[in-house]
Amino acid sequence: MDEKYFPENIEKKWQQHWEQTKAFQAADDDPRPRFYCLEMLPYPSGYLHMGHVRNYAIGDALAWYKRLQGFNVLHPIGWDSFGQPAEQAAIKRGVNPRDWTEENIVLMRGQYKRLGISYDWSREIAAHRPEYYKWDQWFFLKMFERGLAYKKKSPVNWCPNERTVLSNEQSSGGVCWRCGASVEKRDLEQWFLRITDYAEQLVEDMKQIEDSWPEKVLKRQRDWVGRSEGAYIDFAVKDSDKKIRVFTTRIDTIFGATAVVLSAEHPLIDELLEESALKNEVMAFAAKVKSEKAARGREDEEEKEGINIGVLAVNPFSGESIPIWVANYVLIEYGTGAVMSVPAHDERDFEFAQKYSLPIRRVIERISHNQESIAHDATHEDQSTAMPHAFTDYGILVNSGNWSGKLSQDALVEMANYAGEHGFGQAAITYRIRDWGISRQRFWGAPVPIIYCDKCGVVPVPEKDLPVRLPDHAEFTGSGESPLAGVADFVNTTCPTCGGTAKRETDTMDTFVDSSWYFFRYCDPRNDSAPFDPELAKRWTPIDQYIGGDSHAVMHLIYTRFWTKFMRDIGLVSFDEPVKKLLTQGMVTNRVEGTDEWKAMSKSLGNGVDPDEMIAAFGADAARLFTLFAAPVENELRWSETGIEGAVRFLRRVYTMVWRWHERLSNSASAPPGEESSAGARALRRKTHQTIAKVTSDFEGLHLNTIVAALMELLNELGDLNADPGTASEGDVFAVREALESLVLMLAPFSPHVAEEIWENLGHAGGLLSSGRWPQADTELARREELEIPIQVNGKLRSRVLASTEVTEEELRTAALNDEKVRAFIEGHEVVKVIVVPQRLVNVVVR
RNA sequence: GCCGGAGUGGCGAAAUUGGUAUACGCACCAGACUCAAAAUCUGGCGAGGUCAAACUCAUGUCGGUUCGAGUCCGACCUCCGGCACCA
Repeated sequence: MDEKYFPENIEKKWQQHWEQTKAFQAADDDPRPRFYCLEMLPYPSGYLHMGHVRNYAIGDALAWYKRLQGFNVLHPIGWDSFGQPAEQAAIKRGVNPRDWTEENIVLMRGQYKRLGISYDWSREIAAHRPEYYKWDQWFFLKMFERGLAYKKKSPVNWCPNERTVLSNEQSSGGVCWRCGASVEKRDLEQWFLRITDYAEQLVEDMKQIEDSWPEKVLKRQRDWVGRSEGAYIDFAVKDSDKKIRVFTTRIDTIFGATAVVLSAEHPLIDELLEESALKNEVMAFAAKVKSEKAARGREDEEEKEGINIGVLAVNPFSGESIPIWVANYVLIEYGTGAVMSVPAHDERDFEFAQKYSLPIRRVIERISHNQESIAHDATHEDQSTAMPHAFTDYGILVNSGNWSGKLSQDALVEMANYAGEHGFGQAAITYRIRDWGISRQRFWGAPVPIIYCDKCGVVPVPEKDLPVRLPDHAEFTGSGESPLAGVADFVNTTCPTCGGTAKRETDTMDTFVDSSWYFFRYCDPRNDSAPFDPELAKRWTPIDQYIGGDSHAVMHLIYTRFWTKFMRDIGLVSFDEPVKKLLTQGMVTNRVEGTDEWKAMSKSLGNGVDPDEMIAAFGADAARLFTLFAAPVENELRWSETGIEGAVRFLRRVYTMVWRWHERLSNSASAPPGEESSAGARALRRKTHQTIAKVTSDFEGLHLNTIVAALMELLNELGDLNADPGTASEGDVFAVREALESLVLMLAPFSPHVAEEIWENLGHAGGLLSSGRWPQADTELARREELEIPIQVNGKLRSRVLASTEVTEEELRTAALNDEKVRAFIEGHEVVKVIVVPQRLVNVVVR
């Protein structure tokens, strides 16, 4: 053991040791209970940033903790290695995306090893290798067989900057998830996966995880799926056999409908206009709305515009004829693309009605305890001038024929049933989520395994022909067309069905396909006859703890839930939810130079911190310790150079403490001595066992910052013992040994290298994992010998008394009342009562 | 606009079921060691008040419940995040 703490030597030594002994390899046949700890799959950009470091430090702390507790821990790593940056490098610098990616993997693997993250490298996977993407294609075929993968032409999100299509999830908020550019709409033929078939389950199954996933992620998913209960209602077109179906969540307001409003893209418009005098105007209007929509990026809501098409519809409840309009505020994507307009009870309809002076008819009144006021309000036939804005609450129905007097809540159910019974509608549930568009006009992705044959049409590649391999070279023009389209050897093929000439699909799959199921592959990473063996998946999954940023709340985390449900439906797994517990860690920020702003580290802001530089300057152990100590894991973490120095200081103090004692410890018995121990030794043992209890319980909630604080307190207590190793009694030595060994075991999840080094120097050979085990708290030893009981007078702290742990309530009461300081406060007052909380405090209430 | 989350020292943050507010660290101040500095060690560190103490005031604001509120209830303010015509 060196006298001084040299992190560089220690870290190299133990990283080699772990590698040579394959310390972190998880065995499939290990009989101990498993724990699957996973951090989100990284993209191999070539360099780690501090956000990664934080992510892996958290995961590794948990993995170590569980290992020391005796679990068989699976902690794997791999590469989300398809995707945009490699392709950009190819376009801009002419490099081969495969070479570029492989080089980056080598660089990053080195960084992980220098950080000392305890991965099972034998299970490493990479999405861009044919052994992996073969199974992306296999899953695609399984979905295609079941009608869950389909192709259609539709307006899709187009990123003008990256020249490719994005899914709805990737263009949430109208901007590209990667580059932030405003997305446009384009009509393209695209492959979709029917995630909408699973919409109900995606909401319903949240019940299984609602206590173990962050509420903000669940909320965003709930909003994204956008389940809404309501009813379809058919409005007959007057003097025609056509019908317009609308969706409403407020069927109780239907007597207030003063128009039916269609989206400009509604398919029925053409038919309705066949004989209309207004045909040209309406068509011109619809075209204008469409072009505005296509051009619209993130801009604010447009002013509502519409046009009356001069055809009437019949309200099936009231029999009333009302005009049909086309307007820009009705979305074709949602519901039926048509709505009933109820200005009195919907803000948007209200605004629209005001602009075009449509009637506003009130049919819901606020429920008042004063029945007369309802009756009074209800007598006002036309209240348009009386309503400053729409009344959107539930209430009581008025001016609604036989339904008047009903409560909204009841009417919603009864009116939908009535519509069903009379054949003009039904109760219905709609969802906001759309199918997942997975086609990408890219080279660097898994090719969609489809062949187009002039004779046979769309033909799936037979399973035996998988993988459809990417060619080695392609021309990267950045034109927006898939580079694969220019590779004749790839495109031209023969039809698997008829053997005739045929062409391959040239789009590749969204990289989120790769990451939707990768953690199952870790269970069986070299399987070449199936994506994974279901038995091995059963052995390891679902993931016990998943850790990553919340930026994937409605991308990766919703896709992977969908994928898992599909895998369940084809018999590969037997559960509904892939992730038992989810932690979304906070961002790592740094001050932007010359400002007071803290922002996520980035190259463009110049506030990035290079993990390798931190390791070189302070050591991986200190860097990791600081990121876990400085803030709760889910909070923003503000980077601080002086903070990391504090972490080094702590590790050095631990090291020095061991240096002081290790010789004496190696010459002393490790059993507790029979002799009476000193007060200092008893205090140290008490602190040791209190710390073990606190650390163990804090680990369960991943309160890592307070664990580090507790370890620091324990070290401070060790310093307070103030015993000389040369002359200390056997009792003191035993207390020191117990404290140090416990401290080291509990430090291992945070700073494993120095923990290993110390463990060895405390006389344990073979490394922490083989001989170590998590320390056990002894509640007897943790108990205080004497209590300091605060005494309050009227709720204000006035004094403290010392008492034994066995003190009775009556004794405490007497001690409080006789306390000198307390007496000064109660003199001249009447003691009304004395509240004694056993073991905690006394409050004397005086008047 | 709607929906979430959060407001505690100079800073990051602690605080079982309501029960000693500010643990731990950073920064800062003083002392020891040193020719000196760094490192290290020791002590101090919410505000006011005092030689020192007593004491008073402090967990965004105002009110409420309670013997007792950072914690529970109500109203409001501010900040951050998400969604944004979803019928």
